[in-house]
Amino acid sequence: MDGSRPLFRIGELGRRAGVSVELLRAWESRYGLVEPQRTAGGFRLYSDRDESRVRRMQALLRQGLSAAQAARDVLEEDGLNRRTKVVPEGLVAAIDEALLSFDEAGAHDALDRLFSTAELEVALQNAILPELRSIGERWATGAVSVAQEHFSSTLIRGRLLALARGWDRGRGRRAVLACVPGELHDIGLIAFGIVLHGQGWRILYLGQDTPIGTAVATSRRARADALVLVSVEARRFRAVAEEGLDLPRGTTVAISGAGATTSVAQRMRAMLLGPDLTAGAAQLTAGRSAAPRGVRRG
Amino acid sequence: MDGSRPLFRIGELGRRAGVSVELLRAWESRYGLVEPQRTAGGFRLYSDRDESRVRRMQALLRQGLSAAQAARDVLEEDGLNRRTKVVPEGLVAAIDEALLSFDEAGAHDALDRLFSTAELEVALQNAILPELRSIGERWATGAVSVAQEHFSSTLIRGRLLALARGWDRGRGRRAVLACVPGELHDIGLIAFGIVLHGQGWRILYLGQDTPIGTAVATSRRARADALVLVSVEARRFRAVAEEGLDLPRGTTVAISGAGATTSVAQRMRAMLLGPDLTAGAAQLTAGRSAAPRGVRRG
DNA sequence: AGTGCTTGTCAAGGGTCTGTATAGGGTATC
DNA sequence: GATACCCTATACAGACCCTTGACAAGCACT
Repeated sequence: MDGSRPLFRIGELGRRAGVSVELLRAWESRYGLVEPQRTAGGFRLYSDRDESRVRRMQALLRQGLSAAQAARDVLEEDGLNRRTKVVPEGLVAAIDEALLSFDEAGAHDALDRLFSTAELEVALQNAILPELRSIGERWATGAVSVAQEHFSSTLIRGRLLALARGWDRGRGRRAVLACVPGELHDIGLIAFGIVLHGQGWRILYLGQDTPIGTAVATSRRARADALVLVSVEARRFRAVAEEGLDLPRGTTVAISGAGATTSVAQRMRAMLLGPDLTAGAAQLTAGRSAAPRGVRRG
Repeated sequence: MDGSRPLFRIGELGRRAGVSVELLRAWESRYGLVEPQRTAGGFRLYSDRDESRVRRMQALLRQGLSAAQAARDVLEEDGLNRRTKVVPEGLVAAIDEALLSFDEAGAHDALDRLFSTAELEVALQNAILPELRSIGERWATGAVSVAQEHFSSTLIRGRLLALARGWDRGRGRRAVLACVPGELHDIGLIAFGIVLHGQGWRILYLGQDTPIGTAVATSRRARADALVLVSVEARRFRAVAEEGLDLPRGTTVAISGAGATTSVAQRMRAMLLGPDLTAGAAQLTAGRSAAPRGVRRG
């Protein structure tokens, strides 16, 4: 995480950079400008990287930017090159807090930070989806109101749909994505579509509560290589299995979501995709579940 | 949407360009010369592009142009501007065709053209909403499949949510927006929220199928000045009217959508908003309904 | 000369942003 | 255990910004 040995305390940083220690703490707590380690006793320990951020901050302030803006720019400059596989600590909590307090601007800011610091797939898998799941669970226990859940879903759905833009472009294989009838949880499916597109697929998205007949017809019409169905409840898949899916041999059916069980997958002769977005996308790309036999076009 | 990173506040722009902050605000409100973002607290944040527009404006003024003319010229030079009150012919048809043939890229392109040539409110009122209505009608007769309808709704919803971003910023009055229980048609409501924000309101959006209790509680908690409820079916409003809305006197209730009838509005003691987005927003802004008999509280 | 529009400026009343300060208490080191 | 340094939490003041509404000078046109 750190690169350089010499770590120093807040007074030393203040002296070097010519900034009061109070201000250093304020910049940290208000804008997250620096990320010092801590001693066992709780003292901040700064690295050279922190120092350079502070100096850059000062330069931008001299340029006339407001403190909030300057800090944002510093962080962006500093983090732009290194998008990580890790979600920064506290970021999910920040998103959660903003969402639950109906703080639209705060939520967008936190999401901006998320998407600018973590790889897209990591952000989706390790931040967005867990957060939504958590909200769903707390909603079930009454700790989160319907309004909070609705607000959060809409905001995140909007962000994901913006990321999704252009997901049908390209020349890869084509997947039709739909929630089975009665299923309204679409955000995981959108996230999956985004990841799948990242692996070269073209996405045709139908979304919430799609009748099976029209999903099948659309897959045929689009000559889809895969039809991905999701549901959080197994019984909805079973209802679909009853009907059967009349799809050409070239079209793989895959199911996912909490309702996608092994038994249901067998009954539907569908590929079972696990909860990991990237793994699921890879699985679909590879063809059959985990077994050989690639899906070729021919 | 905005490329340039460094953003500065109005005082800084005034200093850089040598223009009073009052004048900057006047140029913005009168001619739309600049389009600053806003902080969560409502402060304007200008980009380099805004600065160059201001400088160009000054140059044209020195040349002897009137302020209005100079601003027009600046916006025109800047390309992509001078949005009209008319939707270009054929554009709605192009959108329709792309949507119905699941052509995501084509639909986005057509929507880009729409939003870059027509004023936002005009685009929403005269293109997006009629198109969605038309799809809905053809769906009812079977001329449009569920898949086509789903695909179109999702794509347009994504675009509108992107436009909505930041609609809670600013310092104006606050409106809570929700579809009544059972109501899933949310796109008109999003469009209304966008227009309302354009008139200075801050939007707290709850969306589809919101239980009345939580909508009311959220309005209270947010100290909303207005609660806007929509439904395409009058019976859903009647169900709400039965329950009654326990809101403080300072909160106006407004209803809209195809289900919002005069009788239901009276029974709910709600302001009735017509189908015109801009007019509806103005009505809400004006306080008591302008045309048909003021709706008073208390 | 009168009327109406344009445009830069101003003020009131109030909110936001940000650097600084304080209280009460802990850590590090000799 | 003395001394210098650091911690969190909270408060605060001044600079800065917000909207609304108004006004007067300048101009065009009657």
